[in-house]
Amino acid sequence: MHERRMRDGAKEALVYDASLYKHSWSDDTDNRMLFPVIPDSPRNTLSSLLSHTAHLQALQAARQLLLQQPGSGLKSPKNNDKQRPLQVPVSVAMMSPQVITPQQMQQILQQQVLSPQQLQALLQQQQAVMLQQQHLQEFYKKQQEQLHLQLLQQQHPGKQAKEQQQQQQQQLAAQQLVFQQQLLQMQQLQQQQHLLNMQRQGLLSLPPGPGQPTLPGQTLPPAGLSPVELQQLWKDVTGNHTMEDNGLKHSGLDLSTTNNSSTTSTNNPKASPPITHHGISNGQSPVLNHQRESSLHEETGAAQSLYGHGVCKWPGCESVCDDFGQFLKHLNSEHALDDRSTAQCRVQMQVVQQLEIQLSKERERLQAMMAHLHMRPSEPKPSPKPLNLVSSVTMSKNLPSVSPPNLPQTPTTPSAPVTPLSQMPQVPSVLSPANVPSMGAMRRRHPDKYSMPLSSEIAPNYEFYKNADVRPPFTYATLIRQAILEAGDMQLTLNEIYSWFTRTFAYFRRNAATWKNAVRHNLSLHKCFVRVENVKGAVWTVDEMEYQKRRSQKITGSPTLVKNLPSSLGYGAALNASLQAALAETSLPLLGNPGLMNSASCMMGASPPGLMCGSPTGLLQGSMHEDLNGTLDHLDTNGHSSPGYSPHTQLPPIHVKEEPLNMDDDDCPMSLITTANHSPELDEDRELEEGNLSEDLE
DNA sequence: GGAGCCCTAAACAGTG
DNA sequence: ACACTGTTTAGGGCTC
Repeated sequence: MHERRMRDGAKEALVYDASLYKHSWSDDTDNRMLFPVIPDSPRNTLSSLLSHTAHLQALQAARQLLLQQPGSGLKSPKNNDKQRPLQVPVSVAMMSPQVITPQQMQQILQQQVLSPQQLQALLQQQQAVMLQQQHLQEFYKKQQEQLHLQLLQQQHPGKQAKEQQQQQQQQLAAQQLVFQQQLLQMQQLQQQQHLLNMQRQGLLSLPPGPGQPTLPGQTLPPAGLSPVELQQLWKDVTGNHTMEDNGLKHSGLDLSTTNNSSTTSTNNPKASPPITHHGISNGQSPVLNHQRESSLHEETGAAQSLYGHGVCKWPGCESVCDDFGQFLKHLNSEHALDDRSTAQCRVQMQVVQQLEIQLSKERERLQAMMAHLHMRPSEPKPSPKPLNLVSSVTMSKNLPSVSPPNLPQTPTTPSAPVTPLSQMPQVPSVLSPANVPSMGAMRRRHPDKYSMPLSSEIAPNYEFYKNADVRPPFTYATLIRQAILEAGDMQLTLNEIYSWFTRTFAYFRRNAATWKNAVRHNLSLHKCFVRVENVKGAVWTVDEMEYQKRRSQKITGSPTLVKNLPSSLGYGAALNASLQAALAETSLPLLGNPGLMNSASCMMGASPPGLMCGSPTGLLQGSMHEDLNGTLDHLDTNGHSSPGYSPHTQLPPIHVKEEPLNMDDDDCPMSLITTANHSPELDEDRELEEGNLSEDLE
């Protein structure tokens, strides 16, 4: 329950490296998906039958190819998984989107290309596709019947009738085009969602910018465009002919390929607009509500996604098109809205769904792995990563609800985002009573020399400590100070401190006698806590100078920090000492946060105290700012202390305490003056500043 | 092994 | 007398 405990917590906290997940993901053979072949609709045409025959031939050829490659990874599952792709059979399947018969599947299985699970998934996909195709057929039948009826009803002689008939046909074609586009949208949307899901899981890092790789689903056609406009747009497209592979077969063939396509740079980033993350926030694509002005580019992109390297990327097509215009013609003619095209779209949707299922499975696996690993906290921890399992946003939102009504701004909020997981004492999600050390067992110390401020530690875990019966890894002094600082007027009665403890930490809802005694003991023992007689009674405040002095003294590894202690120097030096102490304490945890590394390294360097590299906002983030502002705000332009942390209601009698520290008492009166004069305006400024910081960090 | 820090426990005094 | 508050001392665990 002290700062060492906090380090203990860091020691015990299980850090999950996202790279591990990524690694396991990319190495997992199960991730490799078999592209589901497309069954023909019951309304098979002669061409479909021919195509089916071709498909069988292709399968046979693929099988022979497999048999002729005894050394290939395809036949040897013991080989490296990375060298065991399924591209060959899947590609063969893609050659002709037909049904794979059970016999063929058995053949593939015998060749150890597919696992039984994959086969089962494939069969399920086929069944689903069949059902969907039946629905599609019904839809088309109804559509055609409706059109036919309309034509019959509107049979008028003469030119007018013909024109109307033509109009009707155009309307139908337009409707079909819309339907086709919607199918594509659904397909692309699902792929995009899949990408986002992966990204959420930390599997993919998708740096924004022109170099960002894309998948076909990333360019979404608008739904609000009329068919005529769509066609016109397609005609107007002149653009880029070197596009990203449509990814259809890739994503369907091999999940790792999909992954790679998202993590490596694309050949033509220009033709692949970056993912827009705003669309899937609520699980529904904004495409459906898209404005027309933004539709041109996206519509073009949709077509572009099906065209790459002079080849039509429609599944199973691969027709050579010299230019994009020819490709568009080919697309409209060969891949118009018919049974086959819609079925292929459906299949692609199935592919995406299957990938999503796979993702969910992998996610579950990750959860299990995390839970399992956390059951053994004694194991060496991976390197710290700024991966917070407790949402800082949630924490920030939760703070006001649990804070007293007179605390409009809690100082913990701005520091939340800088908390590395390595400093987290426990992982809330897998907390169990067995992992919660007893009161006495918590006193193991972490080898770290420095501790980090409470606020930045507790803020991200606010909800956790509030609900979990886990002893917070902070000293009583730190907690008391935090409680007082969170108070609007920087003062609390003993009872209010008690309340803060019980309110903030579930752990302190029991063994009241013990920890309350400890609180009283700490309040009396430490000079940084100043008792102030108030009208209502005695309240406790924090002498920030003393607090920083204490912390500075604990820093034994940095003589430059200790030598500037206020006891030996003036107020300016006191500020410097506080600054340096706070810097030393706060910058260390920042090292775990790559985003703050620059600031941390800069502050850890030889820069003079108070001189910050970069903008102050960027440096005095979060806890550091909070730790420092207590000192900064107390100093006026002359370097003297100005009111900041002492009660401002009454001029109280102050009890001077002699803390068992070998400190020069010369500065004690100063600190008392500091605490005796308090300006609420400064508090407000401080809170405002912290609020701004909090907003900046969000 | 000693120093220092922290926690826990307890004794004691003052106050309402 | 009791509860609460505040101070002080003592002892033990832990880390450096």
